[in-house]
Order: sequence, then C-alpha cells, then structure tokens
Amino acid sequence: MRGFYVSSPEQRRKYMQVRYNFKEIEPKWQQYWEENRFYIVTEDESKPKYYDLEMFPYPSGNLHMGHVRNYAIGDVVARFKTMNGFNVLHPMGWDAFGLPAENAAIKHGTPPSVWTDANIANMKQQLKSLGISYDWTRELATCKPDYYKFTQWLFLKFYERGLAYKKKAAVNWCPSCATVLANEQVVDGGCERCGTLVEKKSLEQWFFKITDYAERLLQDLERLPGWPDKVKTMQRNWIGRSEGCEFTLAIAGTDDTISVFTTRPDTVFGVTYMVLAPEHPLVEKLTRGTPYQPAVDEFINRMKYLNELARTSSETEKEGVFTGAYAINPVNGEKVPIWIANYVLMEYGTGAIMAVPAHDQRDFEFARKYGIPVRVVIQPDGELLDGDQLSSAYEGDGRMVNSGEFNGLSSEEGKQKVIAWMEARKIGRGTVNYRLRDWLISRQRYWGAPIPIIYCDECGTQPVPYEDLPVLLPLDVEFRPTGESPLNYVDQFVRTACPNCGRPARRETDTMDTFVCSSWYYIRYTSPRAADKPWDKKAADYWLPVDQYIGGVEHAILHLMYSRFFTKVLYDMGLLSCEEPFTNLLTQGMVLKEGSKMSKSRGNTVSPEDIINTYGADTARLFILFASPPERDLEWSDQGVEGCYRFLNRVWRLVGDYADQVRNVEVPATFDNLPVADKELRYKTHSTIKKVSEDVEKRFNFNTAISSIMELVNTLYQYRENAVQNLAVVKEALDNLILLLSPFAPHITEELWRATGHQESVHLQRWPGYDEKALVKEEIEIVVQVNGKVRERAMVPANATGKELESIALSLDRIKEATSGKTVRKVITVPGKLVNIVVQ
RNA sequence: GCGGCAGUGGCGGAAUUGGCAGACGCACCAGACUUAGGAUCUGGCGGGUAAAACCGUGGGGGUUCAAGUCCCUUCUGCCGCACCA
Repeated sequence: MRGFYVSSPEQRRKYMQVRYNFKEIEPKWQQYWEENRFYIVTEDESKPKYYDLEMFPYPSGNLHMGHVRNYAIGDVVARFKTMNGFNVLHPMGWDAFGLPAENAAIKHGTPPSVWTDANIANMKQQLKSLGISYDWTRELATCKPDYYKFTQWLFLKFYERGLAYKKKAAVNWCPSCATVLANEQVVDGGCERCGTLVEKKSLEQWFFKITDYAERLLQDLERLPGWPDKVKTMQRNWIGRSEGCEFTLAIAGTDDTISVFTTRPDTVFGVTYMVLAPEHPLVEKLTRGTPYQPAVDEFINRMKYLNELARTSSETEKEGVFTGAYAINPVNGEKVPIWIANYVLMEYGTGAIMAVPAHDQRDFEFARKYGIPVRVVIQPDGELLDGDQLSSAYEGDGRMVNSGEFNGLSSEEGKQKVIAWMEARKIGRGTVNYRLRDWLISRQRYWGAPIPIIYCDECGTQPVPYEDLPVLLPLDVEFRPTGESPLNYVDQFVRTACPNCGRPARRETDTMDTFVCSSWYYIRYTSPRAADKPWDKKAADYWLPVDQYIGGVEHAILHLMYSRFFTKVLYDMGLLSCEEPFTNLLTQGMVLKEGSKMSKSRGNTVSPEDIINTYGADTARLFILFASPPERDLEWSDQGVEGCYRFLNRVWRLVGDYADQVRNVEVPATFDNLPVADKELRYKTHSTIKKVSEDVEKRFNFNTAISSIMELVNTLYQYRENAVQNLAVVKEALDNLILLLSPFAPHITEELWRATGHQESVHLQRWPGYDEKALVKEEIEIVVQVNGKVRERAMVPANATGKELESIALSLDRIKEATSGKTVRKVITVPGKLVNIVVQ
C-alpha cells in the first residue's frame, strides 16, 4: 500500500502522528451508535416522515463498488434529512432468492439456504463497516418463510381478483438456466442473466395480468415529476400505447373472418394485400389441402427454427408466401390476397394486418419484392404521389384520395370517420393496443417462493388456503445434473391433499420470479415483524410512499414497473393508500475502472473491503461521492482515493491543532465590528453552509458540496497563518465544518465533534442554518469589459446602481486607455456582476 | 432506423437564471521544513508570449453588448427501443 510503506520504527511513529487512526475510531463509533440505538425509528406523528430507500442487494457474498456508491448516496440523504428534523426510515434487506444460490449448490454441494445465509452474514458485516445509518431491526430477507409467506399471500390475493392466471403460451426459455423468462428479461434475444440465446417453448405458465393496468401505469407517469425523464420515457416505450381501430374482414368463399388492428384506418382504401403471422390459427384452415399448402408449411417450419432475434430484427429481410385465399376489404368490396410473412407477429394486436404499401414502409418493401400493387390513398400538400414511382412509403399526413366517400378528408378526420363508418356497420371499433404483455411469473427453479397452488384430479386448480401458508420450501433437497428443479423429486412436497375434497393432489412445483418478491419489500419494511398480515396498514400509511428511492438505472423497466403495478393493485384492494410507490427516484451511474464496468471477467475490480482496510470507510465514502455527480458514471481512481484520505487527514490535523484552544470557547449569537480577516472567515463559513445545504437538498450534487467544504478547510488553513486570531470565529467555522461534513464522513466527524468539547453526538445535531448578515459584503469585485472582453476588475460598493457602475468603469485608467479614440456606443451594466462598454 | 443523454486542461470534474471558462481534487513543477521524504506546509499549473496581444468548451454557421450555456447544421461516444401494424 502506497503511503503505508515505512522502513524504520521512528519513521513509522512519525508517520502515524500525522495520520488519523480510522481503524480505531470507525469501529468505536459504529458500536456506540448501535448500542445507543441511534438509527432505530418508529412512527412519530410529531415529526415529518421521510422514507429513504436504496435498492436492496442480491446477497452474492461480497459488496462491490456499485453497492458502496448506492448506499453512500442513500446515507448522506438519510443523515441530512435526520439533521433537518425528519423522522427518517432507512432500512436494508436482501433480495435473497435467485439462481446463483442453485448454481453454487450444484458446484459446491452447499444447500442454497446455507450459502445464502453465509453471504448475508458477510455482506452485512461489510455494510456495517461502512457506517451506514440503517435501522437493522427492520432487516428482511425474501427467502425467509416469514417473508415469502406473504409473497404467497399476495399471489393468492391476485388470484382471487383474477390477476393471476395460468395459460399455455409460447414462452421464452433459457436452455442454460433451464427456466422460462419474462419478456422483460430477454435482452437482444438472449437471457438477461447468462446471455444464452432464448428459445420458444410452449408451456402452461402462471401470469400476472399487468396489461389490465397498462393505461394507468402509463398515465400515472405524469404524476411522477420526481423521476428522471429518461426512465419515464423507457417505461412509456415499453408500455407502447397506440390508438387505432380493430375491424374484421370476410374471407372470400368461406364463413371465416380475419380481425386486424391498424393505427391508420384513414389508409384502408390503400389495402392491396393482407398478412397473417405464420403462427396464426387460420393459416392451417385456409391452406389445408390446397396447392399452396406445401409452400406455406415449408415457410412456417423454417420460421419455427429461427430464434426470436433473427425473426424480429428490422434488419431481417421481409419474406412470405401467398396462401391462395382472399379477403374482402369492407370499405370498397375489393378482393385482396392473403399472405403469411415473417414480419407479422402473433403476439401483437390480432396477429394479422391489413397491408398498405403506399403508406407503410414495411408493407412497401414487401410489396415491391413480390410485385404487389402500391396504391396511394393519402396525398400530402403540394406534392403528387404516384404508387408506381414511389421509392419509399409516404407515412405522413395528408388528404384522402381514391377513398370513395372519404375523399378530401384530412388523415386526422379520416381516421375518425372511417372508425365511425365501421362502428355503424358493426364490423369494427376504435381500440387501443399496448406493446406490454402479461408478466410471466413461473420459474422452473427451486430457490424461489413456491407458487401456492394445488392440482387435484377431481377439483382442478385449487389455491392453498391462507391458513396453510407458508408453503414451505424443503431445505434438504438433492440437486441432480439434469438442470431440472429438485422440487420435482421431493415427494413430501409434491404430494398433498386437495384443500377442497381432501383427496391426494399435487403441488405446483414452479416457483415465482424473484421480481415478485422485490415488488413489495418496501412495504414490508414499514412493519417487518407483522406475523399475521403482510404489513400493518397504519405503519404503511405513515411511511409510504418512499420519498427517495435510489438505485441503478438497469431497473428502469423491470423492477420499477412491477413495483408500480403491485402498488396500484394493492391500492385497488384497499391495502395501501398510495397509488405510486416511489415519489422521487435517483438513478445512479455505474462505477468504472479504465473506462469499463468493473467485472470479475475483465479483472478490473476494486474490492470495497480492501479500500476500507487501507483508508477507512470515511475515505471510501467521500471519494465515491466526490469523484462524480451521482447520476453519472464514475471512474475509479486510486490516486483520487488517496486525495480524499489526505483531505480527511488535513481536517483531522486542523481541528486537532485547534481543539484545546476552542474547547471552552463560546460562539456568540452575533459578531460586531470584526476586522476584515475575521469577517472573511465568517463569510466563508456561512456561504459554505448555504452552498452545501443547497447542493445536497436541491441537486444531490455531493461532489460540489464536498469541494466547497474543501475550500472552507483551505480558508481555515490560511486564516491560521494570521498572528491575531479570533477563536470564537474559528470555533464557529470548525463546528460548522464538522456538521457539514458529518453526513459524508460520519466517523471522523463524530470523533472531532467530541474533541472540540461537545458532549452529544454530531449525528443528533440540527443541520446548521446560515447567517444572512455574514453573507452581506460592503464591497464586491466587478468585471469591466470592453466589447465583451475583460479589461479590468474593480472593487465597488455592493449596492452600487447601474449608473454608478458605469461612471466608475469609465473612470478606470485601463478602461480609458482601451476606449481612447473610440466612440462609446452603449454601456451594459449588470449590478453585482459586470460592466460591458461597447465601443466603435 | 427512432428516441434520450453526453462531448470542457494531462485526468476526474465545476460554471445552478446568457454575464470573469477551468472551482475543488488528482497528476505534474518549484520552494520551505528536513539526516531523509513517498509526510507536511507554501506557491505555480489551458495554449501562446520576454511580457502583452491573441487563441481556446468535438467541427461549421447563426442570434446577442455578451454563448460551454440559446438556435440551425454536422461529427463522435454511451444508453434505451427496434418489423409493435
């Protein structure tokens, strides 16, 4: 370790003299805070509440720098709010179900529960060594029966409401994790966790009906001014609302119909063909026994073996085959050919489209490839489009043409009129479609909350009665190398009695997606030991919603949308009083080293434990907050850490040197007739209070808050050079320095606070206010510009008017020089800032 | 392709409402103290010049007395979405 290498005992002794002993003071104060129950809170109606929450971690075994950043940010907020008189709830827990525990079990033979408990113990100790102000009495772990009992309880509530249902569906299957994935967990066609290419598999699975809430999830984003626009935009895109019209077309020569969804009913006269998704149920019926069947079957088979990515990428060339069937366009009675094509998806809309090549780029490309006519039915102003000449589709607005009775209408009017026309004939209606799909929550894994369902041959699917919860996960299970969930082999688990008829029945062996567990943990924290209900409503009503939520932007869609969904459902059930769980959201950036994300595979990780051992928790926290504003990525720098360590030592020496002198000094309420040097120190003290308060409260810009504290320290070092010093002014500066620094570096400030004569903990103090009078300056420096370039600076009375500034500026020697022989055309004055003289 | 964010010294970053570009820190240089320094303190530190002038916030154009900040255009990087009818 640089800085700690010393070669002789004398050197070591001298060395240690100038460095504070964090190894002694950090554990000392951590123990003191814990013994004195500093951070344990209860509901208190006399104070405003503040719920400060950081996303709880998966207990992988070790804290990484991203965690340290997350929790350091949260702790500054918690301590700052506490000092400002809020009753602050700041809890921590463990998102403890999940696949890594099973992988560890297979690899090392350790049961997932044992492995997880050990990891939690280790990480908890690491968190404690950071000195974060958590109320540990509220600790929870989602893998414990007293928690997942209520995850199951909530599942049953959803089931009762028809919001949990089972259906057979083509689902995303990760062959490596041997489980299904939610749509949200498929990234670029691969598994979010391991990257393996996802396959489609048809399985009976449990879903949560999040689509019922699509509109509210979208609308209520408006109610979240405290969220970053970026996250709201991502959620909006994910929900993917589009307004349009669904209508049916008859199939020529049959009694069958095809339903389609379109956002452009105004182009319906431009339909020159139809497309069904290859999986569309009508395809077989239309082609069976026809000369077209072999080609169609061949095409469908080929599509089946293409993975999702290749199939749905916009890069993929459009292709398709004609089915031999025709549909009747209801608006003009035309017969149009029905094709199947790769670019139409069964999952969206009705799985079938009307194709208008003149006004849809995808249809255009397909039509050109297969020689299908392109008919213009929308003409933009000042242009005359010709379907045969077009080089791309015209997707903009215009006037309807070739559209019978609708000719001349604008696209906007046309949409309304065509929908009305279809509604009048009962063949269609205006509808809204969402890209959002229902949330698939089944996982074919062991280490998760069992889905509380029983299958009885007589009674069918039966929910486990509430009084039988929790459905306990057996802890002694055998992992076989089949990749299959070991729950399937545990007879005592699978075999049960039907709650309805009492006959032998089987338990569901799938467990729930861990995102279910993390969708309600912030509620459980409000009454974590409630034994007969998931939470105490009074406690939840007192604390919720979370005032400040802090975590990585990687959860922008999944966790944050699921939690919003849960909150809305629970609100509708009357179990919660708020409709949105997180009032303010801060998405922190990543911690990088050498420009890329820290990861074991890259070998560029920095261990928080090592940093804490070498420099102490205060230094680690300070650096990570100082190096970059929280929402931006942070480049790790060992030298930067060193710099923060140096700064804390500088504070330590400064306060230490003054400690004996100021210990018994009283700071008066007002100061009168101070000399300039003392006034300037007071100005710095109070302007720093103001700056740090605003940076922390309004902007979360901890980096600039810390830099202004550094400036105060620099000013104090300079003041210390003065022969005559006012110890009351010094004490005022030191007290405030320690108070301002305390949320960032809680241990060293506690030690120094006591050293300067205070009996009570620094963390029980009020956040300092600033003295407006100390910020008033009689004289200030202004800048004098000629033609926008700085030519001189001048000290002027702080309250000088524009006119006065002008005459002062024009009387300055350098300005006279710079303007001599030129005509003054204009003088701009900004009181308190500058004068700009425009000359020709 | 669409949407969003960003681009400022050798580096991390600051400039909050259009008003002194580069706060603070790192690195570097010099001095002091010193048996010693990888400790500490003091000073310097965008380019340029003897000193000035002058140039400088990815590039080009514009608005303005004044632009890192506003407008147009363009390049680069990152993130999200991506055949969603």
